[in-house]
Amino acid sequence: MGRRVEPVRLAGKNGRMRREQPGPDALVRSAYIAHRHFVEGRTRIEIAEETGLSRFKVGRVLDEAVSSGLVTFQIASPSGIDLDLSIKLTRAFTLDRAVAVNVPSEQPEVMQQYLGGTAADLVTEILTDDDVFGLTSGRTINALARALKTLPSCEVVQLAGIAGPIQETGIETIRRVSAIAGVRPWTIYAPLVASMASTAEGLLQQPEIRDTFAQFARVSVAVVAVGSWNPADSQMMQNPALGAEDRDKLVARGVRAEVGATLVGDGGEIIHDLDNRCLAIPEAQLRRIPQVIAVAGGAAKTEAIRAVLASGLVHSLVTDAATARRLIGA
Amino acid sequence: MGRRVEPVRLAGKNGRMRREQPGPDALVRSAYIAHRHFVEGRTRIEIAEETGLSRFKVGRVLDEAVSSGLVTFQIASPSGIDLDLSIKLTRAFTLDRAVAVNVPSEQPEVMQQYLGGTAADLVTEILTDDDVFGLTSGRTINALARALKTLPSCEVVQLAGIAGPIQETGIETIRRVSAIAGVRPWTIYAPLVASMASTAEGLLQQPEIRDTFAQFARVSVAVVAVGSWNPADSQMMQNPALGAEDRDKLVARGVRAEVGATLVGDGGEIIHDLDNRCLAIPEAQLRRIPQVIAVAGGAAKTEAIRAVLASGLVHSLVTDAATARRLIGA
DNA sequence: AATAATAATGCTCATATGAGCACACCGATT
DNA sequence: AATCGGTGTGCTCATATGAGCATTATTATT
Repeated sequence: MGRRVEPVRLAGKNGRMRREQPGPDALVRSAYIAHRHFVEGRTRIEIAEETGLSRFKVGRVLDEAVSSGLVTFQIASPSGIDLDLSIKLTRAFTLDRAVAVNVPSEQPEVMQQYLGGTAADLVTEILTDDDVFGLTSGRTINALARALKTLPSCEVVQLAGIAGPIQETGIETIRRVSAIAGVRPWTIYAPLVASMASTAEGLLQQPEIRDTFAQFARVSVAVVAVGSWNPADSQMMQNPALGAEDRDKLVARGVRAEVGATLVGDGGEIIHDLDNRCLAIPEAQLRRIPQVIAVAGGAAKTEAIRAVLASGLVHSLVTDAATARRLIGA
Repeated sequence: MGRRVEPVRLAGKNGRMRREQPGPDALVRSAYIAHRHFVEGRTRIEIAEETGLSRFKVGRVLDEAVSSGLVTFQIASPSGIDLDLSIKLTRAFTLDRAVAVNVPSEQPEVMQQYLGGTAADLVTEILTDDDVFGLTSGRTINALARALKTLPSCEVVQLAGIAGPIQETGIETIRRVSAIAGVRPWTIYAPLVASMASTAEGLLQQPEIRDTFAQFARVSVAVVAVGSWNPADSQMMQNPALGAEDRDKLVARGVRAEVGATLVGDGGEIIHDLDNRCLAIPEAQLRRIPQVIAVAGGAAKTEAIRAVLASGLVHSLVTDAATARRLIGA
């Protein structure tokens, strides 16, 4: 083969080629070299010996092929994760981890199914025997529990009281998770919000609840839901113990989102007005957990998520691709 | 620790996985590393420092990302050249160059337009002032001439007499090319085939024709058309000087294709029966040209092209993508 | 519990690669 | 002619990388 293995002229007309497009020969030659290197894994030196070019020339052809866009790198996930968005999200908010999940529909149930499933995969992946796993309650967290198949035998701690109706977000979430882990769960048999501070104080005296609260300091990995107060998409907010008056007052105070029972304003500031009526991990202890993963998605929650990310309460995020785009882009 | 019998352990202490599918975290992490390396061009060591991994680990993640298909290399041409096919074609027939052109239609005129255009780009690219450029005639070569915009000032030599009707494949092809090169052309004012050997011999005595024939030895780059004799798609074959009797006899002899006036059989063997009635570069001299580029395409010519490639008469090929696929046998 | 089998990690050292430089070449300009 | 600027080339040398190996961590088996 190699009939002309002499110094190749990539430029036509004795190098009189200016900023023109490469001709067919240069194109095919570049493509061949790129294929040989990137796809077949040959070294530049091997290609140089084959083609009779210098290794420097091969390197330059390769660089040019990449920078001109002749060669592009496609990073595509076989699973339903948008890797590119995930990376952008990680960077945009300086997160430990971010996962943007492709969901087939924006319907809440479908969304919860997918986010919960992915979050389940995520915690299955990162939890170890030595971890202490904390969870809040909520529909998405419930979907997570249902999607869990296996888990290391780590302890499981409920981080917050029950936010919504019992049948939806029951204690069974924690029970299921701890059953999979094969350990006894630390539960909180109480509502997330009490009507009066005195009630909350009373509940906190209960031995079981105190025991659970005592575990908060040991939690190493937590998964938390995010509720939106404006627009309203939060089980905590809809809790009957919270009167319309309280709600309005808090929204007027700038509450945009909640994590557990920690209320977050638009800029990420924490609003403590309701603290003494809540049964959940306090902000200070939440911040001490090394890895807090928020799981939330949907258009309505976009700004709530943004607020939570600004608060620095969470280190990681699992959300849907559309919401990821909204968070990053416009 | 943990003496209890666990169900199924998927993850080890440090989140290590067995031969399971990577979880979302590993996936995003790999994607991030791959992005940083391939797209952003960071070295493995830089990425190692950023991420806290060892450079070996980064290398392994990268290898795994490539071999698992997470990262794919896409080599796509902005122009109408199918680079992948071109490479396969080059390899399958051990060619110097091969270009597979995407054509919007299989119609002969459209095909000629595209092949001629690409061939024009190709010769514009590879010719230098010191080359001597040889051409046969034919409709595709004519399209090449029309598509030519610039050319080094190299000499232009007509390699074969006129194959078809004057109006279609006239001498003007050569005239146009040489005009662009800015030099005097070496022409052959004569038909490709004569009715009788004596006529051909007589024409060969003509000073102008002898002068042109004398240039054959100097030709360094040639572009040739390919005609198909079975199925019939060749202007030479349809030349009136070739009687039906001659045609049938030659086809019966196994002629499958022609290059200039060199007849080629199925296995690539040369059939010399008609040599003494033709006015064209002889096989021996054609073989001495360092770079002979065949330009031909279309379903009907597939087997003719295959025969010509087998003959070793040409070093390079410009064809349409569909024909390239047929030739490769994919 | 002990031990084998397996997998993952980081090391050494030889090799491959990149950055910058000097040179050659071409075309344009004085 | 002479010179200049631009471009393409291959060199040197410091750095990055790969192959193979020893070590450790983890899982499976006795």
